[in-house]
Amino acid sequence: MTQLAATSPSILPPAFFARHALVVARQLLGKYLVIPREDEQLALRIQETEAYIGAHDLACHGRFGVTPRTAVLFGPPGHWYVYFTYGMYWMLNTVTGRDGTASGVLIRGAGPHSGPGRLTRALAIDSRFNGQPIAATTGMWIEDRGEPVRRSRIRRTPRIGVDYAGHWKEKPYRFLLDDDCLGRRAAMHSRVK
DNA sequence: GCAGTGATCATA
DNA sequence: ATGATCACTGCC
Repeated sequence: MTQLAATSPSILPPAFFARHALVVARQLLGKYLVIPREDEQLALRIQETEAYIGAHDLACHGRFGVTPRTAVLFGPPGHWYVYFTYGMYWMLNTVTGRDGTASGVLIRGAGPHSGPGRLTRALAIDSRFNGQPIAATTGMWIEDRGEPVRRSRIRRTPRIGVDYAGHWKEKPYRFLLDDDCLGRRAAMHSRVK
């Protein structure tokens, strides 16, 4: 099993997130969500994201201004924004862009987990991460493991579950990575080399 | 197609 | 205090 990485894993710094949400959403594809688990740490390849680009984006939580819930989203980039919805599910987001703007990226799928509610349920992610830095000291971070993502592997669609957002519901702000040899596809076909 | 589930926010 | 809404999921 060759584990020879071209570059050593690097933890994404705050500067990574201090860019437009659309850039961050695209760039997060193929990165690894990492969480310590018992003796080992879990690293899941991010394969689906959505960008929410500011208070003017009628799909974005920030559209009603700063509230107790959205304060984190309006805050500095490089922090987790984790909120509870539908009485059951935690949504995992990164805060992006400039401090004072409501922009973020929802992580909708990583590793074998598809769907933002299933992802957080599987990883036991909840409010304890809300407002925390995206850093190793927090206990949940994102790594670049040096795997390039080909442009042709990326699909864009409108965002899910934002029918209330007027014309913003049609914006292609959802990003999906079609895995080639990693993850679900390989597992599903379970081919022998 | 639609029920479940409860925090959040506006309104009062 | 009340009521509508909701960046979802699972079952019909």
